[in-house]
Amino acid sequence: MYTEILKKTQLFSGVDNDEISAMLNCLQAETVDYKNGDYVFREGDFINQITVLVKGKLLVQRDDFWGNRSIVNVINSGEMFGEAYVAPGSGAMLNDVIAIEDSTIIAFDINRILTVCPSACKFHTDIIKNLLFTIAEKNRKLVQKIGHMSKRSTRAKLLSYLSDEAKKQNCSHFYIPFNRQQLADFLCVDRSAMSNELCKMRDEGLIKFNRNEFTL
Amino acid sequence: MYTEILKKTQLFSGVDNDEISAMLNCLQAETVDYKNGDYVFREGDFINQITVLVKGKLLVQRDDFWGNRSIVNVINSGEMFGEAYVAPGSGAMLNDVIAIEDSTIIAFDINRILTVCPSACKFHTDIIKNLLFTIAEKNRKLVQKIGHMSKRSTRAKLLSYLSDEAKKQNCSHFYIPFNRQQLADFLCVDRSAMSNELCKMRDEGLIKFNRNEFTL
DNA sequence: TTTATTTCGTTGTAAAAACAACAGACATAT
DNA sequence: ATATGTCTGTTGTTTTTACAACGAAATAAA
Repeated sequence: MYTEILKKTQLFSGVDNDEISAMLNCLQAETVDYKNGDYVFREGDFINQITVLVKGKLLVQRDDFWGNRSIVNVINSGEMFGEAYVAPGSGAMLNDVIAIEDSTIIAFDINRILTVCPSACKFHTDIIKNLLFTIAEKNRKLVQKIGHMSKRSTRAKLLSYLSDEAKKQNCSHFYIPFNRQQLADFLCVDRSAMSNELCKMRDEGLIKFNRNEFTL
Repeated sequence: MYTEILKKTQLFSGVDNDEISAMLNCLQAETVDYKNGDYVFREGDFINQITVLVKGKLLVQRDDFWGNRSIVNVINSGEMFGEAYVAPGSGAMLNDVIAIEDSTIIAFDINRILTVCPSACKFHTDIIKNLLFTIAEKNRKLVQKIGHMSKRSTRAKLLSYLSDEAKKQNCSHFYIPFNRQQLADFLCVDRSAMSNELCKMRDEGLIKFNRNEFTL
């Protein structure tokens, strides 16, 4: 049914079409539909599933102790979620997950995934690898982001980020995948203040840039 | 040799002493000693191992494009590291890891861990589970931390954190595991400014606290 | 082409944070 | 008991940021 979409996800990368259908069975995957506005998870839920969104769009949001709501994340078709809560000691989910379009998910019991079945589907260990790699990759990006965000001033945040990009692309001349507003959101600073700081750095001869093209 | 220490790590939790020795063999674990000041990893290294520190202390540090050094993390005995780089597409390591005491590590090839051996050690799948859970757990904590740090003002960061703790402990009266300096470091703000903000919030009747004891 | 729309830089002002410096409370060691 | 060190709160000053508002340039749409 959704094998074409699953095939393109990181979790099933490298797995044949035929195998996917077979595995959905083996893993006792559960397909669930949600109407726009439905809750997929509620804060306080205990989950032991990882989930792939195969249709629609979800919002991860969070209300604090005083009821102030904030948007944590948007999940698009093909993306996996819930993977951070697979560990037994994770405790209850701290966010609400809400469908903001008519959506469909496929949920996998984490224990089924981690326990290689007796019939031992050919690609089962690949799935485990994919899962681990996906989480590890996300982890690495989070650590880098924290590295930038932890800097006190906007300038230091920018230098941290730009330095990283230059090193990653191994060249002092490089392109960033953000426009100004996106970069500001990523670094959690005000756009105009950031733009201002960028221009100051340019005037001081520290960097050069044009749109998303930078030279250190 | 180091089975007692390994036994206490998250990676080997639930595995018997005897089994650990057997597995070190099966996994072809490699034990390496470092003198104080030695490099364990260098920026630019490509690694495909996860590593447990069994003796000593390591520093994760990073130089930016202009040579400014910053300390990313401290690794203590029993802790695992390198796990974020296990995915094939992770690219080169972006940090230096340096021994700041005489240290000993045990390194495991990630492919050996993820490929269940023919002789199928009894606890091999447990290790995989432990590995996944450890990374997932770290992931969850990073996401939460970013949630707090992403708030613009010190007050908002504090409220985000305190609200989380209250929800986690399911009680508006709770203790935090930090002193003021540690909390400030965690939220990446200035200690005195934070202390000041806490007191303002107290004076406004928003919160009560005494040392690390808080009431919302 | 002309008209929207988005993106980016710029400015001034008000608010907030960093920083430095110090004093009181508390605990620990001598 | 005294001294030492750590932790916390407090204050004033300086620096930085957020915010709002606007115009120019670039892009997309009509």
